[in-house]
Amino acid sequence: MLETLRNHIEKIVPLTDHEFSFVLTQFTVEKFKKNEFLFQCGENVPYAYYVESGLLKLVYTDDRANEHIVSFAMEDWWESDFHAYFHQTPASMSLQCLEDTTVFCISPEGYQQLCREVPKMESFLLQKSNAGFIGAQQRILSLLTTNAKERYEQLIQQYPTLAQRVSKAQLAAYLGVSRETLSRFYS
Amino acid sequence: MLETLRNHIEKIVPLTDHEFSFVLTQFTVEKFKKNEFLFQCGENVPYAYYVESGLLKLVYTDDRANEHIVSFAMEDWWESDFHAYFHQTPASMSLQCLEDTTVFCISPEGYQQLCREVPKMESFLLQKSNAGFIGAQQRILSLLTTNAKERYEQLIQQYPTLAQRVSKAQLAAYLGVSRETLSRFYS
DNA sequence: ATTAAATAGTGAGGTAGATCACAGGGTATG
DNA sequence: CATACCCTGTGATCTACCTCACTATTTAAT
Repeated sequence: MLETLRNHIEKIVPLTDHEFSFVLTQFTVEKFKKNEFLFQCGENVPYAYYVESGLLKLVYTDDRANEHIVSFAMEDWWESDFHAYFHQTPASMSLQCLEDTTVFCISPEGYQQLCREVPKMESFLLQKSNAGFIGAQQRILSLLTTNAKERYEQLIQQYPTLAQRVSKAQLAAYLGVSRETLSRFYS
Repeated sequence: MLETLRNHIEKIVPLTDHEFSFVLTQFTVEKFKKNEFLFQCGENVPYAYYVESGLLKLVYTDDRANEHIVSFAMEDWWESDFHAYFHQTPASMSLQCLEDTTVFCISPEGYQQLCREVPKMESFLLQKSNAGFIGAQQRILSLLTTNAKERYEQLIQQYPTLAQRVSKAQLAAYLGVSRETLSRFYS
């Protein structure tokens, strides 16, 4: 199981056994049941999470109690409310399990420590962050340029497994469309 | 003028004179006139840009020739088509001047070099990238949760100067709303 | 096994915003 | 100074999508 994290990192930077054992000291492992919260809106955000197995949603609930899914996080993805995490402010979103999930957790101090002690990890995190930024910008572009039906088709093409793992209502909340409208797309 | 870049970096990490002079070796300075392109969709993306003065738009043109503005870049901002830049693939967007603009340019090799030779610069770039990611995610949230009028009001509150520097049509292309609809918001 | 609770489909009606068409004012260029 | 072009506002019509209401079906809980 620790190998999952190591393989993930070594896709980008090779690590010595010694380096990896230091990396491990900065992480803890936690398990959550379906529907449990890793943190909730308004709370402190103690960790950033690497998903070893399972599925999470990063979700914002607006004043009319509508849920909007900012991001899903499946195996091999990193997730948190990064604004709240880095600035140590209350979460503006919640992070919740859509399935039973196992995560590696790292505190903001652990993150700094890792960057300071293992420069290779800073390279790794920079590449992850750049990739995350590019992905987010592509999502913005998709929201600007395509209608809901096209976004739905893009999504099932890009993440075919996701559509089978989450309810249509969750997909709709991610796509920015109502459950009912989404339902009419494939009928 | 070189001080602009140094001050920008030193807001996050202090640099010795020696370090900064190495940093400078990785950059070139270029000037562009209003409406000029730094690169166009389909072309190679030679640089990432730090805006010393002026204003840029990162823009995607769809199949019906509608422009969609993924991002503006004012003084002190970094901009490029980062996917194309890092992966050395043809640009999917264009970067164009909305005003006469002076930029610092860094090639992908320069970027790598900088990270390798000056670890502090890697920290700097990681913080910038994280901030960029957080910003992009907030824009996604804004597109998911609010209507065009609310997004317009958010924008003029967050970047009051921007609304005075660009045409309403450009604002509309950024907000994801038609020029005509935007016009009706303040009348 | 029975009840309760999610989940998914569908009709009817309403609304935000798009699109098309046109007109007036500003400003750049010869 | 005149012509051309860009920018902005505004009316009229159209459409993608939302909201509300109801039903059917599957899944979870006692």
